[in-house]
Amino acid sequence: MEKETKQNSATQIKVFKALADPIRLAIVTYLKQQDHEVTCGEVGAVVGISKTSGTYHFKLLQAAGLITARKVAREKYVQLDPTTFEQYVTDFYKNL
Amino acid sequence: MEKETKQNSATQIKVFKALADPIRLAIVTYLKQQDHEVTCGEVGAVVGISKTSGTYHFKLLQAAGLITARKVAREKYVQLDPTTFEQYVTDFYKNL
DNA sequence: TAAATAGTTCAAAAATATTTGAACTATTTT
DNA sequence: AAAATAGTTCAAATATTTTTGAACTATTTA
Repeated sequence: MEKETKQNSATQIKVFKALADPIRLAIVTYLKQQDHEVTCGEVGAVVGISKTSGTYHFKLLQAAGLITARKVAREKYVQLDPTTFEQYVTDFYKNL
Repeated sequence: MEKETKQNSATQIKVFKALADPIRLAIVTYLKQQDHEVTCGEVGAVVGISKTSGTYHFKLLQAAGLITARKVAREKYVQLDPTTFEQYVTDFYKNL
C-alpha cells in the first residue's frame, strides 16, 4: 500500500518558514531529543526565550503542523509531529 | 560504507530560508522538472520575475548550495544540487 | 560600430517577521 | 483569599527580507 503524496503548497511554505529560524530549530531539536510531550515553559527555559517569544514561536510551529499541542490545566504540552516532517521535509525532494 | 552526516548549522538555516519563499520554490520546481542546466533568463521568464529579482533569488539559492551556477559568456546556467537537498532536507529529521 | 541581450550592482522603498513589555485569563499554591 | 505560576493577547518598536528602478559590465547581433 502506497503512502499519500499530495502536498499542500501553503503548508509547504509554512513548514520551511517555521524551520528557517535558529530559535525554532533549537525548539525542534530539543523536542526530538525528548521524544515525548513537554511543556512550553520547559522548552522555553532550555532554549532561553521569554514566555511571549515562546508563544509566538510555538504558534508558528503548530500552524505549520510540525508540533501538536495539548492544553492541560494551565500548562501546554507540545510534541513533534513526525508525519509532517516526513511528508513536507523528508519527502520534499522526491515529491518535487 | 556510510554517508557523511555532519551538518553545518548556518547552512541548515540558509537552506530552509531559501526554500521558504514561493518564488524560489517555483524556481526549484522548474529546475527539478528540467533536470539539466538552464539559463537564469529562461527560469525567470517561466516563474515571471524581473531580472533584478532573479539575480536576488538565484544568489540566495546558490548561497544555500541548492543550485550550482556556471557562467558561459553572458549567460548563467543554473541547476539543482541534489546532494544538498539530500543532506539538508531529506535527511534533516533523521539527523536531528 | 551601434543596438540588443544577459545578467549584476546599488540604494531606497515596501513588505514581513520578530521582539518587547504591559495587561490579561486561568489555574494552582500558600 | 491572596500570591504565584503558565501561558496568551495586543500594539508598538525593531529587524530582516524582498522589490524596484536606474546605471552598469560584458557579450552578441545587425
